[in-house]
Amino acid sequence: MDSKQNKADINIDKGVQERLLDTAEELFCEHGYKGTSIRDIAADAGCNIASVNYYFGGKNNLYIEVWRRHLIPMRDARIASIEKVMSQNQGRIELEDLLKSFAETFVGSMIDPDKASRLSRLMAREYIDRHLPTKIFVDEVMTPTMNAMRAALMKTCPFLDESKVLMVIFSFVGQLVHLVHVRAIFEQANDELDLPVLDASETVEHIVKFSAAGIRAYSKG
Amino acid sequence: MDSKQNKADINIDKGVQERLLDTAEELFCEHGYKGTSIRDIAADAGCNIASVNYYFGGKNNLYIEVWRRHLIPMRDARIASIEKVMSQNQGRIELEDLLKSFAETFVGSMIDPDKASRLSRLMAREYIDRHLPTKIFVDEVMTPTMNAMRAALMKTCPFLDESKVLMVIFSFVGQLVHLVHVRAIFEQANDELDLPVLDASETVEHIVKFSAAGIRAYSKG
DNA sequence: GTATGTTTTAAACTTACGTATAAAACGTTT
DNA sequence: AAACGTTTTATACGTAAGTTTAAAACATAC
Repeated sequence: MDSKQNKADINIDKGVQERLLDTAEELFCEHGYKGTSIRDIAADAGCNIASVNYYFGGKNNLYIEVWRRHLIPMRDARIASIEKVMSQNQGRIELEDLLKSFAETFVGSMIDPDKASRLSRLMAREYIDRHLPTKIFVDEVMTPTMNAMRAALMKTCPFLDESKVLMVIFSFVGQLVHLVHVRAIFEQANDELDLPVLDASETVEHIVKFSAAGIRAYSKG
Repeated sequence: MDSKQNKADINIDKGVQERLLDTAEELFCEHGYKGTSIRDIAADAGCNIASVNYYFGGKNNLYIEVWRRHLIPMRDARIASIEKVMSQNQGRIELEDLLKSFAETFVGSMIDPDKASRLSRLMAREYIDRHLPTKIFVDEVMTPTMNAMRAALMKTCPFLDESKVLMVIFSFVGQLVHLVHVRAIFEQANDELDLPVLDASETVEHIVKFSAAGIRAYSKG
């Protein structure tokens, strides 16, 4: 047992299952489901190919497990960030505060490229190339988040009728998802061609301002 | 030669190259690059597997060619739609007109599910799983479109300073791309679970209104 | 109609992948 | 230390993919 480590950042102390989950998460985010092989995962996790089948019973189950590990926390974090804003200043909530809080939770601490950034990309991928049961994705993430956000928005902006709330959330979330996408492109291409830097926190601030104005456009007529 | 046709909608009159391009475009849009095999394409196009290599020299080149065929027209259509609005009403351009024109060109005639719808999805995919040289994508599509839109916006909204124009376009395009994504999800999942219908033209109208307000938020301070 | 260049075909090749298996190594309990 | 359950390993299997090849089919010109 010579404890060779292909990748330096794999913590050997963690159990094999957790190492597999960590590595799989990283590779799935980076290269997508089809772009990541079990052999790649095993190699980077420093364990045998068969381990994936031994512990998870297949590639697809591993993928689902990677999600399960973060689906609930991610959803809860978003809902919590909404409710935290709603609870303060009893009743008198600034729209910008609500938006900003949600935005920052959504893109995670995308400013420094850590786990939360990857998760956003993983989720953005799932929008197009779904390998998770659609029901899980919609029921466990999209719907609960939408509902929490909808309730908060209707309380904050009484002038919004129900049909418009969904549209407004759509626009807001769309910008956030797009931010994740574009950042990924620029990040990947920053050495082969020079692009204007897209500062994350500055962009979040813009999205909040932009969206607040967009929402208030429905206040009159 | 019994001229069997796996798919009914392949026009046998067209040459093999064009049939391959048409079929490949359809399959790439639907299942992505990795999700589409040369064998699938050849079967649906009604020709031999080797034809792809014979005419295009490989799967990747075929993919690039699928893009090339529409990259320039797509870009030109977008720029033309901008300039068309800019040329009418000499100088007095309504912001909403500019946005609406661009939006409708961007999502194509996504309302009826024809070719333009597929192209939007293909482009949306490319944002996440890139198989086109990034340089081509950025230089031939993103940059020229940005430039045309930026010039038009600065003319229409003199209060916008240059750094904010990019942000504003980012928000606008982000919503449009998101619309394509979400539509794709709903379309794919409409039989296994019931989701609120997202009407395309209605959403475009909303995006225009929402964005116009967001842009005007920068007019004062 | 023979010759020549082009296109189409069927088959093989190579590689990569997900999975399965059986033996070896390990750890714990007795 | 022996027995047992668990984990790890090396290897093999089947399949699917992209690519290549060489012969056949075709078309055109002479």
